[in-house]
Amino acid sequence: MQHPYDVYEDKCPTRAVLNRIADKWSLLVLDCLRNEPTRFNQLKKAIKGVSQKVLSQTLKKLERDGLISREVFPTVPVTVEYSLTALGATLTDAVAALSHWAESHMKEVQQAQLKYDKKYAS
Amino acid sequence: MQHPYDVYEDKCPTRAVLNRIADKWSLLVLDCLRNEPTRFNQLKKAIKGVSQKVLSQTLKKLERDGLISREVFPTVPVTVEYSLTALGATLTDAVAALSHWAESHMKEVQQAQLKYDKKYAS
DNA sequence: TTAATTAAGTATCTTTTAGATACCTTGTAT
DNA sequence: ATACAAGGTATCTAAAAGATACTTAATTAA
Repeated sequence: MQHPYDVYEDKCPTRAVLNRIADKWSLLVLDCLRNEPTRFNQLKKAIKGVSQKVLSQTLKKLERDGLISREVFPTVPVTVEYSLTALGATLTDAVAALSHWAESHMKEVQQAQLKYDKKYAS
Repeated sequence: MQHPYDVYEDKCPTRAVLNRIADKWSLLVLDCLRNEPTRFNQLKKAIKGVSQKVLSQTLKKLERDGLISREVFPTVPVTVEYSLTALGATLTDAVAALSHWAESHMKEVQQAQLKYDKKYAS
């Protein structure tokens, strides 16, 4: 077999990885870093509505999984730049596809929601 | 502009949609339905580790968003079949790409985790 | 005739996770 | 002395996930 992994298996480590990358904040971070290295506060500003805590956690997990790297510059105040690793770069197309799908199919989703809510109106 | 939506905006409805599709269980369900309509308990069996409650909630949300449809057959006991809608089918490639990425890059992720944990060992 | 079984769920309770807010540190400019 | 900036942590609350038990209604097995 090509690889021994299967996301349908409960205990397979790919489950944890899928859980990491199939996450709203992770996707937005990876998409942000697609073009250029970005600082913490730039990310926080670009990804509207993310709290510092969740952004910080998300970045740590992505770094641990080897998808992004963190570089500290001894400026004053210190600046910290996040960028995609080579591994992370292999994921950007898939990530962009999801964001793009959401944007380009929003209308159809909203119509479906209206229809559903009318059908099951209490 | 092509469409007025932007996932980077906090209040944009695409955020909610991204949150729905960028979800471990949603991705696995959509991937399962890629080939053929599937019954509730078949999904539960295929997607190892999902609880009935979470599966039920996930299916309802996907149905509300128009990505899957639910058909009840008056057998005894009743059977319920879920299948992809046309809209859902436009998402399957993107979904499969994420699952496939997790499986094919698992080794690199694990190596990165080892390296990270050694670096930041307490 | 009283279980036991099946499909497709709901109800309930506990544990995680997310979200909001406040606070910390270090150096520099006012 | 005070305020600000960057890049976070700490703390508390609210929402979501996960585990487990229960439900319904017909059907077969004991």
